[in-house]
Amino acid sequence: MTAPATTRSGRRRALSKGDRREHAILDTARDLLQTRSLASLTIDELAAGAGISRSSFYFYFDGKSAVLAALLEDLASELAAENSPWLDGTGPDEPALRAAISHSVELWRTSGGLLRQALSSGAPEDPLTVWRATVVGRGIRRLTARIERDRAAGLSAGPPSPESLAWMTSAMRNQTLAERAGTMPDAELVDDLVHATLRLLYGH
Amino acid sequence: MTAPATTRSGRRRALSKGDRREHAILDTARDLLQTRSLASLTIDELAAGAGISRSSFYFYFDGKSAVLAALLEDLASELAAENSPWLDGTGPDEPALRAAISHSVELWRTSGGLLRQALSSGAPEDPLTVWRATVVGRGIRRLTARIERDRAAGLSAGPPSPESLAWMTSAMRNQTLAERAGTMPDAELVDDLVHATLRLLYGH
DNA sequence: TCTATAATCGACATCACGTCGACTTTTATT
DNA sequence: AATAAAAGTCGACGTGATGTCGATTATAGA
Repeated sequence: MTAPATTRSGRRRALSKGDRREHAILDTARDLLQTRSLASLTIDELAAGAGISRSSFYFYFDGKSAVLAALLEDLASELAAENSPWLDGTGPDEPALRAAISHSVELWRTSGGLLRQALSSGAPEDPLTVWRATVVGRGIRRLTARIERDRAAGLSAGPPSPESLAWMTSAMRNQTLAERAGTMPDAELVDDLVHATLRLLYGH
Repeated sequence: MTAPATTRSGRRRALSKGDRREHAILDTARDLLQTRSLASLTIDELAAGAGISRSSFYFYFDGKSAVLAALLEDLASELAAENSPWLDGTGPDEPALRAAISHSVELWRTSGGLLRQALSSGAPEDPLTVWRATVVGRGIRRLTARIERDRAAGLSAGPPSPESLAWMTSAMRNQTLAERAGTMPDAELVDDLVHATLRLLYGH
């Protein structure tokens, strides 16, 4: 078992010392990424922040983006959970939508730095690109199913196919969050996104 | 005048030899960016493609992203021009909208590589970030004005403020183009974007 | 022809990356 | 408590890309 997994490398038991260091790396990364871009920050900084040497860093992660990927792992489950009431429902259930979007805005306010990096990934083999593809993809699949349910119940109608509509709705939400979160009051942003989403899905 | 401008460096008169080389760099860059990411490609390649040495490259451009910025400069005017009939009009003028979006999709089909890079820029000081901010910003300002015109004429109504609606509409269009152009037939993509835009702006 | 400026290049210094092998610490085992 | 295996650490090395400098050669205009 020489080839390291995507995020970690050695270590069998899941306990102290090494784990503390891993957390330290994660913490300094989360901290640094609040204000700086992933590309701009160096492995040396991450290592130094965790109190180890640069080469020791590679014992824990395969590279910078592996660290970010690990950080995002946590956010993924939060995001999915927060959206469930809305995604699993049917029809223009505004309260559920509003709750889902509220949570998203909140998450972007606290972890916008991380999420922004993930949205603008680069190489296709990069851990981040993979993360983004799977997480966003999951959301789109669930939204597609929701739209199909609505259509079957006569609550909305095409032309945009359910899949296309789901893509566009997701694109609108994510990109708007990336561009606008932090530049305007959260409450307004939530309101605007709720209205826009309902218009896209139901023509208001 | 030692400090070079954003895109070029030396040279007073605007004529041959140096200009041919500049074009050669631009051409190879446009070519390479069709398939590869800006980050992945090296200044050496750009220089080699233009038949000059790496250090000579710096006589023409300040770096990789300055080249991309120059390339995008051209696209900006195209984009603005193609959208004018729609942006300068009023009301749910579907043919004008369809024409504008058609052109955008076409542009993304031929220059998607370039545009994708521009959308996912990084550092705030980077020429690309500047380009994106100004170009997208211009479009949003014009769309905002259009929405205000519509509202004044009673053709549509809030809650989303004209500015917010413009941001969200633009986010939806750009992100959808970035993610979906090339993965589905152009005609369908145009249709879907037209419908989605009309829903966002007029509630269909 | 002569001269200022355009254009070119090689050499250098820097910086970040990833790997390797040797070394030290921790942990489990009898 | 002794010891062996695994976890963890580090410095040194090689590599590849970046940007700058000074010296040198081509080019165009008076």
